[in-house]
Amino acid sequence: MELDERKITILKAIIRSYMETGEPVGSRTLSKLPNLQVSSATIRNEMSDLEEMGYIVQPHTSAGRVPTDKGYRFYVDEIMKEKDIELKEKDSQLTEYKELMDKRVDRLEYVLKHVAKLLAANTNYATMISGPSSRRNKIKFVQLSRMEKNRILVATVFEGNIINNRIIAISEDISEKEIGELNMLLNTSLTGLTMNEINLATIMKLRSDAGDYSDVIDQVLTEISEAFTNNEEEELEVYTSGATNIFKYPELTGGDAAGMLIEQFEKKDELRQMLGEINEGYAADAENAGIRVYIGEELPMHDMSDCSLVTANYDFGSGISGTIGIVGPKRMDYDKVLGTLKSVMKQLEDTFRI
Amino acid sequence: MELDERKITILKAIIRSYMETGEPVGSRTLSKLPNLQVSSATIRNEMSDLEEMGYIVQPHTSAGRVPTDKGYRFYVDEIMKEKDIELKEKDSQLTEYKELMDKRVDRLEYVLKHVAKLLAANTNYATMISGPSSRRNKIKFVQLSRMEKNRILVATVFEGNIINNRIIAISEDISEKEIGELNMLLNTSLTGLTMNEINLATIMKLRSDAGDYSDVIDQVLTEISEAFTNNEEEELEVYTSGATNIFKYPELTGGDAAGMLIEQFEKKDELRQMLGEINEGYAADAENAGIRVYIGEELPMHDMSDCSLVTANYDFGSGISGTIGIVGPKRMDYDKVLGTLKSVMKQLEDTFRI
DNA sequence: GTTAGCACTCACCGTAATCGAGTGCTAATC
DNA sequence: GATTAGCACTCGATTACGGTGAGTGCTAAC
Repeated sequence: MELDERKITILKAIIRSYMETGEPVGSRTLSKLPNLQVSSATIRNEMSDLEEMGYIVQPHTSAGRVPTDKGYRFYVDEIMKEKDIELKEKDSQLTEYKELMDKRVDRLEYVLKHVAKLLAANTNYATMISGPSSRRNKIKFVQLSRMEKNRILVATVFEGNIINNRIIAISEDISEKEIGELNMLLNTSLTGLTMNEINLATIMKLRSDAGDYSDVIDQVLTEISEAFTNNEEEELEVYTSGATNIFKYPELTGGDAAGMLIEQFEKKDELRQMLGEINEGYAADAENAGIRVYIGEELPMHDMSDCSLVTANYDFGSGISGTIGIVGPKRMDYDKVLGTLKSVMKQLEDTFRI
Repeated sequence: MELDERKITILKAIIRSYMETGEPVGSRTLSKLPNLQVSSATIRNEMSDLEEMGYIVQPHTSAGRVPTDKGYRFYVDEIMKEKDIELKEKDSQLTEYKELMDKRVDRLEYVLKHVAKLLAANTNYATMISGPSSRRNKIKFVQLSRMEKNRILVATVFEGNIINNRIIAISEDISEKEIGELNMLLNTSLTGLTMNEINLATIMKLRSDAGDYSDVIDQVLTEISEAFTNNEEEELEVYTSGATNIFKYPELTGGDAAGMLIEQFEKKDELRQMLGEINEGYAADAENAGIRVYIGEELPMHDMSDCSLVTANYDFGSGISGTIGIVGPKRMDYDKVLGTLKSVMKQLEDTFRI
């Protein structure tokens, strides 16, 4: 059987109606729509066909129809096909984001956190953003400064102005002048390198150049390496916001489902991993960049199969990339979410791309 | 009427039983307890008295009794009276905390975040910790470093090794040597000062000493001032953990109450303010340090009047202080919470007190 | 191919009946 | 006077049940 014009109209109408109300939609309701000038009986026949084809389903006999994952998938693909969703330049929310970003270009972290909040507030869904992955990121600048007699502050700045501080304790007495020399040494050796590019040869050269202070160099390198990996595993935050929005959608909060979902949102580790995998996916398949939609069972996280997830990837070059995700009920307003996400991504990339 | 021995035994038994089950407790249940060798009728009489005195209440006629806020208050005071709850040195959880703290003395933030997590996991309640307030904190060290041609990294370290970084853009060309001089100047002028102590005289002196670079000084001071206040308003985090634990207590999740509560936990602003006020309270009344318990209506946050809050204050000197709070149902296991909190506080203070 | 009509299904709602844990009271007992 | 046994009573929780209505599928007429 084919999806003819009328079937498509009906399917879309069902989905849209279900999006609004969250209630199964019946044939009579549809027959009253202006763009469907046929009787309810006709619609019933069409619905029967749609059900057979797997786009919709009845929760129980004698109830209206509800879209299946396949139905949503069709709808989303249809939306995505409508090429570039026009970016309304005057959109108030867009300027809202823009202001936020102009404010503090040097604090990506800060901006991401607030973007999560704004997205949650604007869409009424839950949002999550993974902070920039930096394992492939380059060192821009290293600075040792003596804080106290035998404590040194190691500040490492990565591309994208991601700053990491460590404090190390040293045993030797070291003069300001020598610290200056070590700084010079470190910067000439390390600037522009990624974690993987700091190899044994580099390290050996550094140590021999440092002379008496080779063990200070060791400590500094340890801290820098931790700065790399720790970013990855510990401090690579996932910013979430609006998790409580799910309480607005009764179909997600039946029974103890609400608890389960909110709990998912507290498991930052798993979220981070999930977003990380999605991010990898984007990297592997560059042409398919942009926005992706995962519906129900398609979700990488099994416990959330009653939800949909819309993701977008940011990549500012130099290995600074991450993922934004918006989670809502399957009947989320894909149109709005896709539009909002698109404009936010544009804004982010314009501001931060190196 | 007086609270005689037997009434106290019964009251405690009611509270303990209610803590375990969350169900109203009846006279027959109590009569079966080993330390109450009287008939249910006798207990009924006593319960009637206790109700009259306001320690317990019936949710409805013909139901068992449930402790009132006053009842809990009595119970908690009773526990607190049992002076120092013995710190079991060999307690596995204590070593767990200790390991955590030894690991990274220089990252208070990191430790606090993980303490929140551990507390939530160990107690099964929700925890929140306010990061150290620093408005009254002293500058320990300031360091300018040139990152790029006209970008300077301003690293400010406060007492307690709280590090704050800013990046400023400068128009003038400035040599390494001159940056070194500015560093010297800034450190001699600012080290040891709090926000309020940086007055006009200090600023004027700095500017005149800086000569041609007085506007760099201006920028640096702006950033430092923001570092102070921003710590206070933006980045002064509240770390929460285990919010979903509340789903384990049905009496908190009836209706949409669960949503409300979880929402409270997402409002970091309000939590921070609440913890801040509590912290102020501790400061104002030093002798009453230690642990406090807020029951039901006593809570500073009105929407949480079905809960209890146990708080403890940490103060490491130099104005670095904050508050830890544990939120649970009124029938929370006060004994355990008080003990756990006490040992954690001790550990924290031992490790961090300056 | 479309529509009107009709019998049928089934979640939902409100009411009634039942059940049982728990109380308060009274009278007997220690 | 304190304690206890016994009993009537209360009231939330659970189950049972009939009515209602939205919605379907099918058939026959248009």
